[in-house]
Amino acid sequence: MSRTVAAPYRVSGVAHTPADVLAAARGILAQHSLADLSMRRLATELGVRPNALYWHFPDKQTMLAALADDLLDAVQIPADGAWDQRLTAAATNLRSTLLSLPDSAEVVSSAWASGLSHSDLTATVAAVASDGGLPPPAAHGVATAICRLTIGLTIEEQTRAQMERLGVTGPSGRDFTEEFTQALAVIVDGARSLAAARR
Amino acid sequence: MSRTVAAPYRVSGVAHTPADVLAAARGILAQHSLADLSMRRLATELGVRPNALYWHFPDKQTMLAALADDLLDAVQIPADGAWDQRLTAAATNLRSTLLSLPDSAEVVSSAWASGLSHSDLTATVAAVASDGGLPPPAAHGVATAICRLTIGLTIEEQTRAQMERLGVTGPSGRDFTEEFTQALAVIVDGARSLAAARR
DNA sequence: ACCTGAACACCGTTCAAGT
DNA sequence: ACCTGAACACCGTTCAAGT
Repeated sequence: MSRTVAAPYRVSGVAHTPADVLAAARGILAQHSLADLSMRRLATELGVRPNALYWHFPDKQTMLAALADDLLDAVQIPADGAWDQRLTAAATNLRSTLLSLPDSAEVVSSAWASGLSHSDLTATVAAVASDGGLPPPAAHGVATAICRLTIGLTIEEQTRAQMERLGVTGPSGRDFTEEFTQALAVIVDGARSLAAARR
Repeated sequence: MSRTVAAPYRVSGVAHTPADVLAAARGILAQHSLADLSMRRLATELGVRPNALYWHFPDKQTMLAALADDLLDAVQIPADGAWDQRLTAAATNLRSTLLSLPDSAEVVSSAWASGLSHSDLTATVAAVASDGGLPPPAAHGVATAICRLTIGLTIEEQTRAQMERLGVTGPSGRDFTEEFTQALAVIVDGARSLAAARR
């Protein structure tokens, strides 16, 4: 005779984990937008009541910060090569990671602002700048400029993309890739010029 | 005999204007926070029903964009002096304008992202960079880097300030002024190095 | 450990109607 | 021109209770 374990309270399937919740949140961003990412909708997507989510995360803000950290942990920061090229590559990788998930730049921005993010991306980028011989404050300045530029410009790009998706606005006529490339080049040039002055 | 004009529908006072609404919105930001700036609360502050606001603005987003434009129009962009010092001054003025009203950096960021802002601050800053002899794409890159840095870092600073105001978090230990100064110096150095290469 | 039921205190926005 | 009344379709979050 086989023993039957006590059936879970939920009708079908296994219990959820925080990772399940984050995966469902990604799904909503991918197929809809940040505006559609409510706790209630997220719960529906998981086949669960809204308040069940509060078992996994204390509040929505914390859940979004965890999502942001997931995203940022996936950004590749090259370990070898010339330091200035590694800086450019880090920024480019951050941007393309963000562009792969709609509205994710906004999520990262909020997470950084709230202080609930545990990602140390800025410090990692600052370490690359340090390899160029920049003193700590300047290296941190470079990292700050690069990260904020990338996040800020990508927020605009993704927001426009959403608006065009909804047909509320026509194409912006802006070349975001060009804007990003130019602005990034200015910052990296600044870093090089500071490094040269140190020699 | 004095003629009495037909009494307005509202009990006391004169009718409101869009400017009145924006002033009340500023008041809520100044004394509370962006989280408290709901259309319903704004209406209450004006002694009016929530839906009355939709006479003055089509929606909340548009109202916030108008508020952002008001703020940005007040930013002084110096017209004479060395171009690199004018760049630094423009960024510093933008930051101090934002810091004078809690959560205003977030408001500006959203307004830019939504495309509802009519401010041409980035173009104005780009014009200063052009005075340094930079070609248009590079000048625009400089302006983008400066504006996004300033907005992004000020969002973090103001969000931390709110959290400390609410006692939900202790002091961050970060020196935002120092971070801003260093990152700005990197960008302006980059601009100078690009200008020098043009000669 | 993980979830439901039920409720609280809110939102933004629309539409017809009032003066 | 500027506002009210009344309603619609939502939010995030809490708490006790279920299994």
